[in-house]
Amino acid sequence: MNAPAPTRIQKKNRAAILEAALDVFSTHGFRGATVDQIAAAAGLSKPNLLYYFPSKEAIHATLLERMLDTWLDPLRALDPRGEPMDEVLAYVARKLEMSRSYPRESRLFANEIIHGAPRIHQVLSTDLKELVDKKAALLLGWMDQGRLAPVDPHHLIFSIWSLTQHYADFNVQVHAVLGGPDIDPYPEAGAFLRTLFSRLLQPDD
Amino acid sequence: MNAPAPTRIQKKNRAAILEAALDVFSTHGFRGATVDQIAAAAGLSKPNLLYYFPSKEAIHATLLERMLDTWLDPLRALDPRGEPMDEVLAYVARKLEMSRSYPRESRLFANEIIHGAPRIHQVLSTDLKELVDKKAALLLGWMDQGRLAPVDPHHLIFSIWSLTQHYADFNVQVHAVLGGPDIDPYPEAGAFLRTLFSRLLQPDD
DNA sequence: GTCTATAGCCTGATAGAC
DNA sequence: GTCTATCAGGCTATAGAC
Repeated sequence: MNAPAPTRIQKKNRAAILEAALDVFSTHGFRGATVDQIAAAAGLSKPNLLYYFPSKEAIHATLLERMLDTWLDPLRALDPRGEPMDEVLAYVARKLEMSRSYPRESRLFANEIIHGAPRIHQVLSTDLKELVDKKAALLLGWMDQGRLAPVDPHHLIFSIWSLTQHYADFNVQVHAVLGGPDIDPYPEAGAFLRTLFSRLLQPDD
Repeated sequence: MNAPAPTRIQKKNRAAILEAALDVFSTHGFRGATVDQIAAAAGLSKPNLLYYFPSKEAIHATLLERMLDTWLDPLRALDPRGEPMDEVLAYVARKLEMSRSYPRESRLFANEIIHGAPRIHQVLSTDLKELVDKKAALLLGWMDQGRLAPVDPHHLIFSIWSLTQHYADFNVQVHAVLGGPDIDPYPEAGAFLRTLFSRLLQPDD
């Protein structure tokens, strides 16, 4: 009595819906998005879309859930056996690359968190906290060994998140200030962030 | 034939509405907020609220406009005659203090910008850009004189915005990770940011 | 100036033909 | 599986009594 395996068409339509929904939710927020918009962007009628997902809420939940794991992978990859400075700079680079490649996902999360994280608060205070605490302990160990300059490790992680995601979440402002939609801020952003974290974490000696 | 001067009651009600609207808009976004919510929070009936403002849109516009100036004051205060490092660190401190004291205003802007800044895009690419360019030139001058270590001045300004506003905009996540609503992240955040920008901008010699 | 009542629109979701 | 038609609820805004 298993659910029937999805056909190719079902897979394709579900994928198209999620892709369209990511677009719409990330730019208008949950409440600002309409099912009509998502359906149109996915090339389906509204009732047809609701044949694939039971509700607007369900689409949103699927997106959040599916992305959350991917979103934390760069932090998970921080390797205790690596060279500390290289590890941190690689983490920053991965996170910035995610902002560049997946700005819609970044904005989806930003929206959710700014509005009080009603749907993922639980995960933040359990899974995310656990992961961050573990990696903060690793960073602190490196600092105690004199392999990184000492700073508060939790705030160090916050700073990496905020500095990298800024280029996705506030991308409109970045382009407005830098002078137009054609400018690519990422090369300079990457150089700036490498400098910033090198100088911040370089041990004295 | 001037408009009559507002009575005390009118002033008080308008202020109450704006205060309530800031609360509701900043946590639910424009679309997520309802006039009913705002009216209830302001202690008025819905039609009565719409006697003071012609529309929901008008309340939102008033808030954005009124806040924008205040929001940029800390950057305007960056003083060419001051000591460079002191000036930058003071700017960071002022900006962090604004996140602490006015988190709702910060989230209001964050919402607007994440959603593509439909109502303030013009201001961003004219007034804001002009101000940032001017202050970036000032910073660059200090770097050329060897009074600050060289970095891209525009990205330096972005980094100050993102690092300080993070504690207001993503405050739910910060508290979830640090372990509860009772924790005050600002003292450690302030110390962390002073360290960060000192090490980033301290000239070599 | 403030209320009750309601118009009128939009939106999420369902019914039912094909 | 996909459509047209439509319902029910919630929303902004207005009308009109007081």
